[in-house]
Amino acid sequence: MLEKNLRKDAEKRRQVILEKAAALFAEYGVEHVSMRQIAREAGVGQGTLYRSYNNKGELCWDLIGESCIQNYDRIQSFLGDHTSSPIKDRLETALLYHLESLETHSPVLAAIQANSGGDEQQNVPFYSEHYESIHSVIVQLLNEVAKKTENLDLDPVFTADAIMAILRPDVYIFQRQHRGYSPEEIKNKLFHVFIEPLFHK
Amino acid sequence: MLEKNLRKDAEKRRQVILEKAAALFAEYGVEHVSMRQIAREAGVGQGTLYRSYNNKGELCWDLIGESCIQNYDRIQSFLGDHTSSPIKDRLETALLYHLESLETHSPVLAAIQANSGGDEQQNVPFYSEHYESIHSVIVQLLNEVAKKTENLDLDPVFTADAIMAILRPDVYIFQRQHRGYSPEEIKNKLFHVFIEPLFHK
DNA sequence: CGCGTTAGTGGACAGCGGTCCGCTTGTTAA
DNA sequence: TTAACAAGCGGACCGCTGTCCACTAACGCG
Repeated sequence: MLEKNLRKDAEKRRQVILEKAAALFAEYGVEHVSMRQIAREAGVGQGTLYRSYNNKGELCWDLIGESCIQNYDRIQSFLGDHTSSPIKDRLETALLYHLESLETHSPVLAAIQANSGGDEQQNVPFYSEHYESIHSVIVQLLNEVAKKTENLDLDPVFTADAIMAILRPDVYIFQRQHRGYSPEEIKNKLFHVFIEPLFHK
Repeated sequence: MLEKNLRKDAEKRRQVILEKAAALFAEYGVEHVSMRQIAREAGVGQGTLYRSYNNKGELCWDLIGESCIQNYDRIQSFLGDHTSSPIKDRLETALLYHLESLETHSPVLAAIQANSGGDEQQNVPFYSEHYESIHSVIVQLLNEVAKKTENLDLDPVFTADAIMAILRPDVYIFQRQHRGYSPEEIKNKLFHVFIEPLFHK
């Protein structure tokens, strides 16, 4: 929660928690830092930490959420300013902006993915509002493609699901570290597999 | 491990563990059953359980691994018997057989995905041999497509990664439960997004 | 300033995944 | 049959996520 009406002392503690968490994440890597470590380092009790954040995923979101929302706004702003640009360019730019966010935040986003909600949400790959927002943008753009292209039998929702599946944080990390692709390469491959076929006739 | 040289008493206990685990999974759902519950129900200690299986993922694999391997063999057998069939048919049949395995085993496969290896393997979406095997089949078939089609600039590895990303067990469950697609619909959508564009010219 | 109310605290607790070591039991050779 | 060896055992242990309640401290009002 970026906005909470907390008592002054509680707000101070929340700030200390965030600072210490960010420092620990930077030092050890987000996946190696436990909520206990964060509580200890911040000098607060377990209960206090969990009063601020339901789980590690929420804490992580508090660290990068603003940046992700800004990026989403950037996408929407771009799309709003370029309504007459070719749909292909708009789709590619939206995805490019999202990939930039992934490049910056993928370890923390992976921690959010792995540490949010209960059992039920663990089984929902696109649970987060943020991902749903990006997914929606893609669906809308694909719907536009579908309307403009008569012979193209396009499935916007499933296609967006497929794009979002390969853009999951852990998959992105895999592509970067295991496959050794650069961000530019991933971008080109993504466009090549998903976008270009839509415009080849 | 499907083959272990165990003492008779240990082998008996391993069988009991498997039987009780299968019963608990059937009753409560695999994601809701802990290793402690399994040990209790089987009447063995923690250490004994973990001597048989390093983690829940391994135990789950022991339950369905044979079936998955048989399915893989079925794919290879089909491909071996149909080398002169159109590549599109072979690709589609291989994926269809894999989808059938997913339909049967997705909750347990999702548990394997979520509960295997250490931190490092958690960040590798295609860690399991089984998934690597299917991935390889797809890459090989896509390589054939690439060779036979001159004007098609195909990226077999990334394309296979994308296919495997949408075929992850948790994503499959999401498509079935959240999107409400039938297995037939998922199959059609998968072919539509990934296969048909390869053969449209 | 004092008091009442309630937001906030921390650490004990439960249950989890996983480890490990003193003890037990199965197996084999003499 | 017996003894030696080592595979195998179980439960105490560690650290984790997350919960909860008796206690504390902040805040606002008179």
